[in-house]
Amino acid sequence: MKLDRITDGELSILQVLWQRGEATSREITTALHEEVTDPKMASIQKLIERLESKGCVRRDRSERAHRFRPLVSHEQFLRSRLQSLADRLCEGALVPLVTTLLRSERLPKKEREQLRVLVEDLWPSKGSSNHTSD
Amino acid sequence: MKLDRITDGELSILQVLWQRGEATSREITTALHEEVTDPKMASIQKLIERLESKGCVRRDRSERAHRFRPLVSHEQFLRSRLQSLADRLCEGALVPLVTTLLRSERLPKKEREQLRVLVEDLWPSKGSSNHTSD
DNA sequence: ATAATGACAGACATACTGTCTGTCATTGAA
DNA sequence: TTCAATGACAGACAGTATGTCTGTCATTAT
Repeated sequence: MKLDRITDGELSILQVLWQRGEATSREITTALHEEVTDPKMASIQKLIERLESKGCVRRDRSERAHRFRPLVSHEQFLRSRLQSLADRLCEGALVPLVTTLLRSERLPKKEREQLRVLVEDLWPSKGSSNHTSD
Repeated sequence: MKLDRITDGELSILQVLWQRGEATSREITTALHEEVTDPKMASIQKLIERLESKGCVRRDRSERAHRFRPLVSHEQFLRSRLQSLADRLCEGALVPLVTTLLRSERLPKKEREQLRVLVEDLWPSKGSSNHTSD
């Protein structure tokens, strides 16, 4: 599965598939364009075709209008991109990457709180249980 | 400053500048290639030129061999890339991005622990303070 | 003076990317 | 059956990106 070279256009299609679980080329075209024309249908199909050749999409040919499903999850994809970033900029380690993220700029208070809640949910072993207080 | 469209070749040059603080085109070429030839020098200069036009590099012409310095820091660059990822995959919010990362099961236990320590360092609001036990 | 060096402009081959045209087979309606 | 609509598919296409290379010029050191 080649997640490296997914283009923006291809990603748009994956987004639709992630959102719907599965779709036909017409449904994807409808989701991404105001008007559905023959050229636009063909463009979408070309992008799907390339996604398929990259192993990111499965094609179900049982009906006339093929149905497509994602073979990579949103989370998988995000992780792959994060790992690529880490490989190129942090010698492959994800921790320095997040460190940079968390340290560099003060996050909005709301996001801070969300993160803190998240961390406590993941590691609740520290004597506190009421993470609704500030 | 256009950080979006930095190519891999341009990034290689930035890496050298981040590492050294400043460098001439010859120094960069030496750092990136086994052998320094005229074409390779020219290629490096072309990449520098493009980096300059994107506002990522400053050129000091006071000497014959110009000296180049990065105008964007490693951290700035990393953050920009992370934000791009968030914009495309997490509706612009960085928290879901970190959430995905932290929840991922493939994250080695050691890295999880490092992250937990980091978060507690940043937000030690809760009763625990003994994260030096590792 | 001469050679070496570096900046610079420009050409270039290659690949990528999204779009579009045209052809064919299948389907459903008249 | 005949016809129009639909969708899959192959291929062409323009525009762009990207790294490389050639050639020219000015400056510097020998």
